[in-house]
Amino acid sequence: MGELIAAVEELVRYVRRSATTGELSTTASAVLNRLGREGPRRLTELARAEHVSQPSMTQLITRMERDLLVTRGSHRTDGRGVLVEITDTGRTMVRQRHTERALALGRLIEKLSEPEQRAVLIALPALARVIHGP
Amino acid sequence: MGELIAAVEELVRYVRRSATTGELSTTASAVLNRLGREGPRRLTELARAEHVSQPSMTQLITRMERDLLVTRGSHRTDGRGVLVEITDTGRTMVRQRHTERALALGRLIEKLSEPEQRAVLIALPALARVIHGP
DNA sequence: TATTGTTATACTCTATAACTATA
DNA sequence: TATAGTTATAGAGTATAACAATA
Repeated sequence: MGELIAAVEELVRYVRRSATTGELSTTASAVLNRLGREGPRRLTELARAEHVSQPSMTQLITRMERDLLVTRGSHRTDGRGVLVEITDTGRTMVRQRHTERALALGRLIEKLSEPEQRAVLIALPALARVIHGP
Repeated sequence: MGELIAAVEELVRYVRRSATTGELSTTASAVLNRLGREGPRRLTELARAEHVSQPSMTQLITRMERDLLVTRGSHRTDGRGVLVEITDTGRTMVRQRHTERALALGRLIEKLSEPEQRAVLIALPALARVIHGP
C-alpha cells in the first residue's frame, strides 16, 4: 500500500505540472472547465461546487474577469444575483490546457509496456468511478 | 484519452483532500516526508528537490519550525549552511498522514472488482516508474 | 428574516531582488 | 567571486466577519 500511495503522489505532482498555459490555479481551472461545460452559473453555485467560500469565489472571479477569462452578468429574475460566463479567451485556454494534459498523459502512457497500458485503461476510469460513485 | 484525463483529475482531487492532519501544504508534506526518510538536509537541497525557490523554502521552514515540525541546526563544516531536521512531532504527523492516505486509498480500492484491483496494482506503480524514469 | 454578493482583514505560499556572511 | 541563507516586497489564493442590497 505504501508503494501505491507514493505512486499516486507522483502522478498528482506530474499532472499538476503538466497543464501550464495561463498558470491557472486548480480552482480557476475547475471553474473554467465547468463554465465551458455547463454554461453561465451563479457565483454562489460555483463556490459550492468547488468547495470554496463565497468571498474566495468573488475574488477568484474578479481576477479571472481582469484576465478576460470570464464576464459578470446580471441575473434576469434575481436582482441580487450575478451570472458568470466564460469568454472566447477562456474557451481557448480550456482547449489549450486540455491538449497539454492529453499530450503529457499520452507521453507517459506510451512509455509503458502493452499489459501496463491495458491496466491503466482499466484502473484509472475504475478509480474515478468509485471516487464519484455511491 | 479525455476520459483518462478526467479520471486522473478526480484521483488528484481525491488524494489531495484525503490527508488532512496538520493541514500541511503539498510542499510542506513532501519536505516532512523527505526529512523523515533521508535525515537532516540543507535548506538549499530541500528547495532544489521540491522545485521551489530558496527564499520560499526559507519561509516554509520558518513556519514549520514555528509549528514545531522541524528544527534548524548549523552545518558542521560549512559555516554558511543550515541543517533542517524533523522533530518527533513532525514524525508523528508524517505517520498520521500516511495512515490517512492509506485508509482513503484502501477504501477506494476495496470498492473495485477483483480484475480492477489487479489493474490498479499494475497501473499505478508503472505510471510512477515512467514519471520518475530515465 | 434569509440570501447574494462585496469589502475588510489576515494568513499561507509562492516569486524576484537585494542583502549578509562564509567559502 | 561564488554560494548559502535571510529579508523585503508583492501577488495569488484561501478564510472569517461585517456589510449592503434584494427576496
